Amino acid sequence: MPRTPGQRAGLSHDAVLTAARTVFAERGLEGLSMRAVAKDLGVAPNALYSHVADKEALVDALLDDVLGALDPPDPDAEPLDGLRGVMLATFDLLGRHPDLVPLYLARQGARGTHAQVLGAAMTVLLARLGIDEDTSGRVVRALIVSTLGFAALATADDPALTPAHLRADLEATLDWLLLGAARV
Amino acid sequence: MPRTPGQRAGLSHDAVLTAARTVFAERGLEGLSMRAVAKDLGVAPNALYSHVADKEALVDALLDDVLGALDPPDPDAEPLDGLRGVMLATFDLLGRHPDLVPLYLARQGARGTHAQVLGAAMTVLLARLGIDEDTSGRVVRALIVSTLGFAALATADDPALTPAHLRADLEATLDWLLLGAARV
DNA sequence: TCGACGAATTGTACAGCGTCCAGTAAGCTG
DNA sequence: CAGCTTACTGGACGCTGTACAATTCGTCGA
Repeated sequence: MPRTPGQRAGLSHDAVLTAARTVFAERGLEGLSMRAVAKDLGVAPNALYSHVADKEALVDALLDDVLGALDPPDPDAEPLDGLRGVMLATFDLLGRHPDLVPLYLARQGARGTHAQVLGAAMTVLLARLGIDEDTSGRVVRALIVSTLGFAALATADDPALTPAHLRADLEATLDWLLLGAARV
Repeated sequence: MPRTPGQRAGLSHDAVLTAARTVFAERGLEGLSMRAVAKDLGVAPNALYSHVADKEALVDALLDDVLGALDPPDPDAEPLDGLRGVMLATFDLLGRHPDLVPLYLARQGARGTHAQVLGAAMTVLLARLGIDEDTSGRVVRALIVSTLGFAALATADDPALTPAHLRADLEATLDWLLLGAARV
């Protein structure tokens, strides 16, 4: 349904984001172009720019949106279990969205609200592990890096490197990191 | 100097690679287009395709080329020192080429000859650490993942996260990984 | 109720990209 | 000298993200 100029399609940041999610789900990262998103909304490509600054901003939003599927760890949980749990859940989530892994890696995680919530929850648990505020930030990053990295390995379908194996390796790595960081 | 069709410019895979390196050094990853490389060689863009399959293949070659600056560890060195040494040297190297870090991450390292040489040397050292052939492959990957990951963190110029600090963190992480893997 | 205003959306366009195609000229091999 | 192979050209295709100006709508103040 082409629209004559000025007519409203009722777009919004959320609508654009939803469309982006749809397009991404159907055509993957490669098929995720501004034109494709616009087409999905039945709208001219540039209309998107009223609601989204950039393609990069849109992708950022998409990345954080995906992170919304993650439950932040219970602050009262056993810290080690809680931290291991989030990171493994992240690993599993990324396994369902392999295309996104390089993007997260390039951004070293994400910076949206969901990411911040997760980060804050992790910091609480780290504090309960006796890790001071100064170092907890970098421990969080180290955990994320390892998780993303192992997720990246899991996307390469090397038959000798099954996701299950890598998941176990990640688990061991996380424990080493956490115990090491807590001890210092 | 435009050339009439058929005249030879004397290109070669190496020449293209060298030009790519130049363009990358001067204009960064963003400026590294086939057209730019061709222009640097005084040649039509498509001429490159006689020597290089793809842009991706060219970038792959460039990535491995950069790795050529790395000395493989001495097989007779103390294994832990040797392994730590290569990975830290890699970290330092990546610090000099921040643009490339996401690319290495996306490819989980690299697959060219230089990368293979390094990998083989690392496997030897791991064997001397008592790590069997089956697991050494994945330990190598874990080391690479951590190194690339910390290098990625170092590219984000967060003043609270200096490269020097991250380098130290990486060193600790590597030791945890190696000791943990050797113990099992 | 009317007029003005700002926000939303359009068509058009630009510059750039990677890469394919058909043609041509040079060099090598017989 | 003939013929084949290789290297390169101009041109084009289809795609990308995005800027511009023009248009029309919903809304709000008078």
